[in-house]
Amino acid sequence: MTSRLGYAILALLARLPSTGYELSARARRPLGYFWTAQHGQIYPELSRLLDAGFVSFTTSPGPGPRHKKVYSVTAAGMRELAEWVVRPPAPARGDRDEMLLKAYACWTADQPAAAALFDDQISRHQERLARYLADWQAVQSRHGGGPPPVTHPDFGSHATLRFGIDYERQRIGWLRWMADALSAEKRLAGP
Amino acid sequence: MTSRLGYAILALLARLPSTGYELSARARRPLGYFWTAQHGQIYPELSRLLDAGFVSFTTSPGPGPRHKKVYSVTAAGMRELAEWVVRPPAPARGDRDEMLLKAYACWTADQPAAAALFDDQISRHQERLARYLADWQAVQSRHGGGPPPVTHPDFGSHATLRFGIDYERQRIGWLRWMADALSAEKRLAGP
DNA sequence: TCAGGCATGTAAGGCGTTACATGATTCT
DNA sequence: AGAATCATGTAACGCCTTACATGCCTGA
Repeated sequence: MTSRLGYAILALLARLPSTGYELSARARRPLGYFWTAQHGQIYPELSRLLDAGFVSFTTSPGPGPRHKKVYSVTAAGMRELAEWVVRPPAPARGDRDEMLLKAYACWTADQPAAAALFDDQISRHQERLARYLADWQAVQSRHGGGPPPVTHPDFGSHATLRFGIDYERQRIGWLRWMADALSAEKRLAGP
Repeated sequence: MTSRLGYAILALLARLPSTGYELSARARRPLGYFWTAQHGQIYPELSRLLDAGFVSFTTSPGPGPRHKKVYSVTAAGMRELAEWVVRPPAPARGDRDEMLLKAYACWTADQPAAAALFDDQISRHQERLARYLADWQAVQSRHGGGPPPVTHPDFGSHATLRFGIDYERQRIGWLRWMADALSAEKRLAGP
């Protein structure tokens, strides 16, 4: 039994052995699209994974006052990860999406300002969508333009990016609809 | 300045004055679809909102050893809420979607078991979708079958439910695609 | 020479969940 | 008689973010 962060770390290390520092950098793209981890949390978790025997490390004389540790997943760690993947997750608790909370309360607010807020969010998500699409292309190009085989690490990236692309498109559509609805009323009340 | 939970509480109270106990019940439907709050967090937050002057309460002799407190939003609280709605949120950090993390690592797992897991999730999301659709219908029926005006509290429910419906449909599509991809490989490798 | 990247760790504090604690009323 | 619901509060614990602390190497 490990925390969810532990499995995120195992999933990263299963692809490529890394130092704690590298993990915090790698936990931005593409894992960071749906999971984050700062180094302040990674180092303690790595030592817990070490105690559990799921990772091991080799030292090399790195920069700074301390030695550098390159971690990799042990056979027991791989087994643990594979079993966790297949275990059904606890039903997700509230997702805490701040824009949804704002939408829930938007009837209390100034309408043009709210319309502007939702409209403004669109560009942010378009940027994200563009990033996902670029990564998606990059992954596919490594496999002759098609999807990677399901036993290849790239399949994980492919699958999560596919979700991200659909999600951002859906969200952009919703944001547009919100912005429209909040400015449409204005027009009807006009001269 | 209040925490995000504070605004969630203000958004609920702006619709209907409630006790802390009622708030924790109301924070399930429909706000709980995207935001949760247990009473263990609500009572301390209510006293903070009280100190800030955003809510007030009237006591009535309730059951149990303590008196019952019905909270409502003050004029200052409504102003605070309306301003917050229009304020752009800090860019969302990692969303911590456990199924995405499992998808990211699914290449390490047993494929038929993983396919079963993703397939199993579909029914959960279909249930959610059905609940959202029912609520959506209920909201619309209160406004002659059409969308509520943007100044009505129901517009908040309408907007968030619309998001939820699109989201669940998108997710069901993705889950199906995952389940297919994870079992298709099996067929190719078959006799 | 100074900024930024590499590299590892600890500590403080916020947010959130679960469990502890109390007790009246109502339904079975 | 016992369980469920209404009702309020506190405490312990876990997870996560941010800040503190150290120090080398490389490039501008």
